[in-house]
Amino acid sequence: MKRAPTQKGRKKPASVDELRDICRQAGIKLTPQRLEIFKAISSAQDHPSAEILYERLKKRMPTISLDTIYRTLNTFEKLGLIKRVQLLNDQARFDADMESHHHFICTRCKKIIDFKWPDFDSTKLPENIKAFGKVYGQQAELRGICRQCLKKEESE
Amino acid sequence: MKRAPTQKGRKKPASVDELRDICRQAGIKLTPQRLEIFKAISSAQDHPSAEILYERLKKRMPTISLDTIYRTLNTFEKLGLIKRVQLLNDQARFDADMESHHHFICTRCKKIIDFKWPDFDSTKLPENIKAFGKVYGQQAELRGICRQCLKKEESE
DNA sequence: ACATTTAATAAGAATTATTCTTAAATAGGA
DNA sequence: TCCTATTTAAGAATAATTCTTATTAAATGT
Repeated sequence: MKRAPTQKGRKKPASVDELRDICRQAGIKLTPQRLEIFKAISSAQDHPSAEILYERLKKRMPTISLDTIYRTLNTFEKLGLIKRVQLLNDQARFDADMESHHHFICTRCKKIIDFKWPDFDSTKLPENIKAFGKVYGQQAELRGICRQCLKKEESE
Repeated sequence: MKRAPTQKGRKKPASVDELRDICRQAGIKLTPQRLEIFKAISSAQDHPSAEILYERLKKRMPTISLDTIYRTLNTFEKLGLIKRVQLLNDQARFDADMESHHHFICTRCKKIIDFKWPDFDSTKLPENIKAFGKVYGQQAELRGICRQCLKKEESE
């Protein structure tokens, strides 16, 4: 399976036809499970976990397994069809620097690099945020591949 | 133990003296374990996991347990002394919307609300980012308490 | 349409991260 | 210094995710 060249590639949720093409191009099969999982995640208004998708899909596909959901979500992520909302959900990571700063996260090695970004700090939030609730912190996250991992990639 | 009023409260990593005060005010004991964990996380240049801190601390405190590290990090988080880099590390959450958008995350119920923020999208990254590696995505995350959870809090 | 091949699935076991339980130890106020 | 409520260490328990393996089925060529 070929990894999507960059996450910037695609926009709006893909359609089922696009999914078919993408699978063909990646050389993977479009199974009924993949199709259903794709439809479920594309139409979801929340940001469901594998478990939640499992509960929802069991109604249509009573024999589907949680493992397939996980496997498929990982596949879709590699194909650039979906994103995981947060990258670091193997081990929790902690930070004692309480000053405003932001994070660059390497998607390969999970390294976190701090940086300052005053222009971000001074950018005013959209008006409609107030309706969400009380905000007490804001920060930017960049995703990318760090120098070391880029270097490693070259030499392969 | 009293929760810190808001994460905005403190700045720079706290000093050991501040820790002593904060513990007294919160009515919790300043144990040697807490002190060592605090020093380790404050002086760390990376963003260590509990496991990593455990490895580092075992040298000084051979009897410390991983459980204590977890417990203490949770305590420090509640006190507003440290932050976890990402909030959602119980269950991974997925998103099929590949258009640029940002997230408000409720720290109580873990609900995620999407929003658009064109002013952020058009804010130029600092120059020094280029040195980190290749960036292929950027997004903002707000942390706060959603309307529903605020309401629940009032009625308690 | 059919057979072939190779990838994908379901089921359950295994692994990993984190929290809970409990008995023993101890920080901090009286 | 003593007392007591907290905190700790150890190991058990739980929860999320991945791995193993036998079976099934999608895609390709005929």
